[in-house]
Amino acid sequence: MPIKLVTQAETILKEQGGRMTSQRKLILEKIESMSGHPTAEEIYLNANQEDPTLNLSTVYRTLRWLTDQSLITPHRFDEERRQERFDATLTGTNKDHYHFQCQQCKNIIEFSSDQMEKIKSIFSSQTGSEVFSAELVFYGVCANCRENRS
Amino acid sequence: MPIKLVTQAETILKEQGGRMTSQRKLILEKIESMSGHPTAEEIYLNANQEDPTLNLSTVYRTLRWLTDQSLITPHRFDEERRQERFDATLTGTNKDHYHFQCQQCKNIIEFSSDQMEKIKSIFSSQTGSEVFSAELVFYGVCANCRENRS
DNA sequence: ATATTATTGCAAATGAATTGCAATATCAAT
DNA sequence: ATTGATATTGCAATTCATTTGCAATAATAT
Repeated sequence: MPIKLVTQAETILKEQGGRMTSQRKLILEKIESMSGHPTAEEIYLNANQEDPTLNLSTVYRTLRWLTDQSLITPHRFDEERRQERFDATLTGTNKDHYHFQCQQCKNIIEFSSDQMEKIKSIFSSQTGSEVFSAELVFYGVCANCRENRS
Repeated sequence: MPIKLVTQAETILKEQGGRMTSQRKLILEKIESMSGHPTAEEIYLNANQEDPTLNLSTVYRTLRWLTDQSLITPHRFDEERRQERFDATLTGTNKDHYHFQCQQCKNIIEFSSDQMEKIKSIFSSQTGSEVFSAELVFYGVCANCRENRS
């Protein structure tokens, strides 16, 4: 099983002279347990039930820190242009993955693809650019919503 | 050569009982002439030199309308997470295209790929979802910045 | 236990984008 | 050309997600 987010965070904090607080621990646990790709608001609402004194800006600060440490990845999907969603799926360790968002239920499906390397290398050799990362998002209707269509 | 944005807009406006104003015409011309993928602010700054009474909210309203009519496409790129950039490259008519953004000079390169259809169909058949559109962004360093690296 | 200082909660600020409204300008009908 | 109906504008105020300054609090090393 993958290394827990809290463990990874603790290691980095130690290096940086940072501190593991109860708030951080709670937020990290929530991000990990919440399926899908929650927004800051959603994480706050969920964590706040457990610790009612937890503040929204602490959530934002933690999320920003995690992003800077590359422990999570922020995404913006089309429909909800304004708010960020956070992806706790370990980056680096396991293979790159991409996303599909259902335009009806807004659910997100992750997938990977062997073809991507090819697209990258074709682009690189054609333009002389070096590609470090790729973000691919499909939009459409998921199997579930196709069945129960109104 | 492709159909001018102003012409397309005029057709749609006629259908909708809308009006082609001097402001709109100016904004449309600017979007078309500005290379790259300008932000609302950039379009405003540029158009404002020609018509100093033009207001920023008119630019936003026009951009939103054009987006709703699918005449332009909004994008968000990683580095500048908060503001939208607009892509005037005709959608629908010509083939889908994707983007590369240089992390140094922030320039955007457009490209297309035959492989994408394959990725789409593999994903569709694996999940039973229907895919309507795809957004792919590469991040890295462009040829120019690789040479003149500091 | 204590001192140091990273982190929190809170409230205020930011920045991009949107909106309400009175004034203005476009276009169709005369 | 003139007119009238109303779509669109400019302006200011507002929204919404996110960030930030600061005094109070709490985590860690000693």
